[in-house]
Amino acid sequence: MTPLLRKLESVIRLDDEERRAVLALPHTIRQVGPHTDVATVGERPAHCCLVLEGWAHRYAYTSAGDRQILSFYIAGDIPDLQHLYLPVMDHSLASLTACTLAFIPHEAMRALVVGRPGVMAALWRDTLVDASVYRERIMTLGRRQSLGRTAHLFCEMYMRQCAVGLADDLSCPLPPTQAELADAVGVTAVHFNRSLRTLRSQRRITLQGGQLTIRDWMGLVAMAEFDPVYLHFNEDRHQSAEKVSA
Amino acid sequence: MTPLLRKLESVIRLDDEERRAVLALPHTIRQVGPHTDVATVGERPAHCCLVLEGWAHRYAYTSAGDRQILSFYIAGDIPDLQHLYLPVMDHSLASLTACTLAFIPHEAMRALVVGRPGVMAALWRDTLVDASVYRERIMTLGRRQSLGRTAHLFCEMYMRQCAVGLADDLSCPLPPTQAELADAVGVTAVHFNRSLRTLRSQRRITLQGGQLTIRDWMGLVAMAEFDPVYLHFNEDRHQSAEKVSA
DNA sequence: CGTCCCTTTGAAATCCATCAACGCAGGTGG
DNA sequence: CCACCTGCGTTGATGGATTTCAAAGGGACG
Repeated sequence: MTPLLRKLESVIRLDDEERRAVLALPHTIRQVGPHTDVATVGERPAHCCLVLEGWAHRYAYTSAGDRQILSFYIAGDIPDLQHLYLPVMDHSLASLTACTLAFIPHEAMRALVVGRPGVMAALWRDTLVDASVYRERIMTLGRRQSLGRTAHLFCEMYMRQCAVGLADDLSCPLPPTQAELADAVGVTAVHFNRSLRTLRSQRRITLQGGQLTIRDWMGLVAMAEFDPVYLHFNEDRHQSAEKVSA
Repeated sequence: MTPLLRKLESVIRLDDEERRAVLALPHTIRQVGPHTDVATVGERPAHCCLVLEGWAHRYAYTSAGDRQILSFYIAGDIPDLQHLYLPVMDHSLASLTACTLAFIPHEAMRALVVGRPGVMAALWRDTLVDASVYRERIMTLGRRQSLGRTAHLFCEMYMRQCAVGLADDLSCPLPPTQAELADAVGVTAVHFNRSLRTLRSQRRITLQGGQLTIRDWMGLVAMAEFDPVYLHFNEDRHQSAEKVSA
């Protein structure tokens, strides 16, 4: 549970008792292969899932068979924390790459927050940041076209990985296939590929072998109209975000 | 604070002490005219806002000057509850029609949830339903075209108003202008108007004078692929939702 | 060496945006 | 009372962005 502790403490300082309570959470660790469902739409999960390693994603299909990927999750994320108080899954959750996941019973989580305002605030806040990311995605899908959407996704996934130490200098893993990235930004795989081609020819990024390298951060930020405020990093982190964009 | 109490009790039964605490919340009531900003992007609000009457909305502009409306809020909604734990506004909040709003200091809200797991759960859950609505909007913007998006918005706003007793039999207020509805579903006002024309000619709805009337609920639900699960009504309400769709 | 998945490219069709214009109702001031 | 203005809704014509359909290349892996 150390990753969970790290996540919580990145937002709010916990006292010793709180720290002990988090570390004492019952949990089971599970390795899952790539593209394995963890919870599917309609289910009533009894556990929260914490990503320790690898990428996961939340998705749904329209009746016409088109997939929309609602979000990607990386190490440290708790993709289904919301189901602590929302009994039924409204979409499906699955691994993307091979993953190491920790499962914590809902009961234990609910007991953890009662009487511990600091832990409650940190967890509640986590679900609120999640919602903020969704709002930004709505902006992107509603009002930007393919090139801007693509650039925005790259900026976001780079910054999120920066924040948890998974990115090197202007380079980070990006394991989803083009078809998956396309389903996240709401275009076809064919058209996503064309946008990618444009970004490459403009020398803003390279993307190969699941590794994204940003060659022109300012240019990418500009064409995405990317403003990291919506990620709600805490003060320290926000400053480092500024530094990157400067 | 009776509307807030009603809202909370629609989700979770509160005991007498909790009920008294909610009713004792300090607050100020304010009337605002149509299209009046309540909080703008970048601000650090010190109050939560509860809509008592009228419509409000959350919006942002791209640098090109295109507006995206992220959500509409109706009586009983708490549009900025999230800022209890997310200090800075990531978008702007404004009235749409003339509104009656109640403002409750953040401090009082935070004090309310500490030691009252029932109230905390109800409020947290409210922010989670909000996020679920955002997810559904992402599905709609990413994978449905104009006609489906329009139908989906109509279904959603009708059901949400049903849930709080603001809708008559298959008819409800819909005060936003076509330009505002268009900015919510991510198309131009011109194109929204054309979709509307199609829906009217198919005899699925009528819309005039800010009043929406659904003439073919099943048809509208089908073309929107609307499934109210994402609204996470509680059991009783969910059943009434089923009844409507039957 | 072949197969499968992923990526890439081309051409045609469709959806939607853009530009332009008009009608209509309500309000306002002369 | 009427002329004028403004905001909102509506329609037509054109161009651009994206989808769809189709096909081919490349790399990993059995």
